[in-house]
Amino acid sequence: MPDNSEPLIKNAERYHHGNLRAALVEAGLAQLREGGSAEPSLRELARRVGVSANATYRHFADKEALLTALAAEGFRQLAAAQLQAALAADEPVGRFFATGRAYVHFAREHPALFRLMFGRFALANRSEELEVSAGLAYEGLRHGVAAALRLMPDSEDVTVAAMHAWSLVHGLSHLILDGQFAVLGQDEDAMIDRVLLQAGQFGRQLPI
Amino acid sequence: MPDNSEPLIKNAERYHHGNLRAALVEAGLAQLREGGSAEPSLRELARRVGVSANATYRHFADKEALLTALAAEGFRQLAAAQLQAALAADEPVGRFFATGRAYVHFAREHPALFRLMFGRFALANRSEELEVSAGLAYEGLRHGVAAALRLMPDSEDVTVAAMHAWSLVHGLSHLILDGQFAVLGQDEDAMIDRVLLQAGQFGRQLPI
DNA sequence: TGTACATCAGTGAACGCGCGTTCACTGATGTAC
DNA sequence: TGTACATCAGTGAACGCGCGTTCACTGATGTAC
Repeated sequence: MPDNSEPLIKNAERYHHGNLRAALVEAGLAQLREGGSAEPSLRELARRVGVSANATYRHFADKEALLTALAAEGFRQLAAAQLQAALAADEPVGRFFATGRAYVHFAREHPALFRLMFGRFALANRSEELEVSAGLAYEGLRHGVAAALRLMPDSEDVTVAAMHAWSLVHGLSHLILDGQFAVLGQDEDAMIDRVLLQAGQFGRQLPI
Repeated sequence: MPDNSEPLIKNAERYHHGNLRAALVEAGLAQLREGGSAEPSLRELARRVGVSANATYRHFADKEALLTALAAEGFRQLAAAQLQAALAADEPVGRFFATGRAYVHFAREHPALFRLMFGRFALANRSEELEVSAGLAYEGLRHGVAAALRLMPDSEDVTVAAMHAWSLVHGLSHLILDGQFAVLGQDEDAMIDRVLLQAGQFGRQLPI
């Protein structure tokens, strides 16, 4: 019969010693995966790792810093997923389309993380870590646009086209997470492709 | 010298009697306008109106119901703004574009309300009021698309085109609120138009 | 090899806070006869 | 016109909650000599 007054698993077995920071981020990702769309609490993550709430302050200045680290990890994973998708395609336009699909796919697979990322992202005081992670993803986007359009990567046309493409996948992701896409029927993947490819269908008739 | 133990303005002067419900929604809109992006608290809104927190329970089942009523009011205002914009233009394609601009404009003017609207919107258990308000806006969108494309309003092509346009303006709105559009320079309005009109520029070259 | 000391990562108890919600109530207003 | 009663919109105090954060601390590890 287990003794409830002591944890069954010692702390040292729960996470690599000296790596509580990483363990808390890991716990945050797990919490976001399981716990609905509510923002994880500092105490909850400490509980998950099996450590006192107080111990988190060794590694993060405050709760905000912890959540921002989580968001930064999200941007890193998003960039990785997009890179992988791009590498699987074999010419610039196809690669660009693949990264767009990967973006929407990522949002659908990690809805709570996606929301947290852009929740933190909105704040004026982003951490340096977050700035770097998000900047990486944005540079990848610009590069893809420039390659597909055969333009200089730092031209203003690329900026406009990048914002357009980003807006499209970003809005589609949000609306899907909000449940608005449910009306579109069973085969969501195919419908997503149709929505993204809209420009090819009606581009000459519709201004938007 | 005012007596702090009594409110300077009597409750009856703060809101039309028998209309505390509307006064609370009004206070919520004001709070969202002034108070940053944090979700208003029930007690805060009661305080604003000059009424005990408890009094809100005469008009709303709980906090959730109050916030949902706020979101519904937001959707009503959005639909009104879009209708007004459409009426100012004079042919179907131009009208459609005008409603898209109005959407982005609304988000920029009411950032916190916009976030709240789509925060509540995401929840599975929408109130009937919210459903009606949001449905109204969506039907307006479909109608605009159908008119611009000269298609039957309930065809699947209209659904796809509507989702595309909605995704575009929705994502652009969010990214602007998140501060990502700041890199695009001074004349935001002109840049927004360029991003929205992207399809006309590169539509034949880019799939997205 | 042993000793003295600094550093570091954690503990456990406690604090104050604002919150949503519930309780029993009060006083004004409307209605039936 | 007066009386009895029900209804309704509000009050004020209180509850319990989980939260982020702070405090003083402990015990293990590393280092200088």
